[in-house]
Amino acid sequence: MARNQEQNQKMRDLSSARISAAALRLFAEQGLAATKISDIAAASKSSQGLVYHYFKSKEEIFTELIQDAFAKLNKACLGLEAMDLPPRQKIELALRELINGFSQHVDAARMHMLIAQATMTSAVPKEAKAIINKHNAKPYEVIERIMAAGQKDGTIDAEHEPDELAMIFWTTIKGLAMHKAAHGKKFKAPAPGLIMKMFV
Amino acid sequence: MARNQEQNQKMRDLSSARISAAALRLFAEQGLAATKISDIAAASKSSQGLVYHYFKSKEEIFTELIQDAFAKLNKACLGLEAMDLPPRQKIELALRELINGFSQHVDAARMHMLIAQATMTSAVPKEAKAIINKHNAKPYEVIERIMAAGQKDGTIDAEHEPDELAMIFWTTIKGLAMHKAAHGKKFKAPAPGLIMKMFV
DNA sequence: GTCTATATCCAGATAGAC
DNA sequence: GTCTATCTGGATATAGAC
Repeated sequence: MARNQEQNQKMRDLSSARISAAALRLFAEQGLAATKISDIAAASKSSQGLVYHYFKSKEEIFTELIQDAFAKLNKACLGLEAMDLPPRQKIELALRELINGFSQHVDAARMHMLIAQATMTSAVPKEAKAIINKHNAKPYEVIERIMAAGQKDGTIDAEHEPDELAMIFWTTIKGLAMHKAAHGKKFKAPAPGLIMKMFV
Repeated sequence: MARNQEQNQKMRDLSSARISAAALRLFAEQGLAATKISDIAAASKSSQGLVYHYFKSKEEIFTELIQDAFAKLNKACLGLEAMDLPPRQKIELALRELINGFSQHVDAARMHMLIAQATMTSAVPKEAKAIINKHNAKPYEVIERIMAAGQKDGTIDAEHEPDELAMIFWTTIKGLAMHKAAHGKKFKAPAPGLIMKMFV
């Protein structure tokens, strides 16, 4: 989040929110470049002019969505880390929440897609790139710290380095988010316990 | 592959190959829509006109690359399945080969990216979509069959269904390919044994 | 605040010279 | 076979009415 009050106000506005939501879906499904302003207008049942009334450009919509996505993800990560729970249970909880999250709430999967897209491709506005560079490592670092703590108390496998475990944790999650995006309703969520086997 | 002789001949042509290679890199890095013909021309050190001399359209380049990517992937999968090796060792071999493949040969990671992209997004030419619909399930099915065989001989964990194991196998690989694409040289390949823990 | 109409620009694709 | 110059269409963005 981390936006100022006017912007928050604006976000709360119904039309603006409809446009953002439509844009999120379309960007996740087609990518930034393939999504036309006219698509966003149509999907949000508003005119093209209205889209430009709320946003300066297509890039601005994208950048705001990226900002929101990272804000939510970071908040969830730091919340997880602050919980009063043994490390291993934190990892289990995170896996459950993430997998349930994007199995049940489409927008959750879309956010992961957006982040994945924006991280991978060079074809994103430089403002978005800046946000990515600033925040992308954080989720990895949180999981890495939890993994390290788990190795210390003996509940997480110590054969591999914490950073390797964190990397495989997030790449697996992103791979699943992609699969969900590709298969939609037909997506059958894997048992969190299956993924957990890598870490114990 | 599965292309006729003239096309093969054409592909062998140096200019054409340069263009294809440049396009593969750009499509993988930026996606289809964000890649301009002028980018491809510049990256392949040829003129825009030459690109159109060899290809009818941007979509055609993309579609041919998708076709090649699936052909190579399918061939590798079927080759794996036909090997005279116990199931579990086939899985181990596949993981090693895949991870080494895209750690060492950038183009291998790019192909996975291309397939991932084309599978996820709806913004691809319909000819490419047709190829995807026809071939995308095959790698999953091959791995599923090997997993099932491994469960039968007791070397693969039988707690989860073979299709779930196959799904997590490929989503993990795709997640890693994305990570490689995002981090390039800085990518540190995970130990295949770490992923293998899910399956034993 | 929301729409329609329009200007501008840029990428895809073509024509034709060398 | 390769290039430069050009046409055309469509997407971004703006202007101004309601």
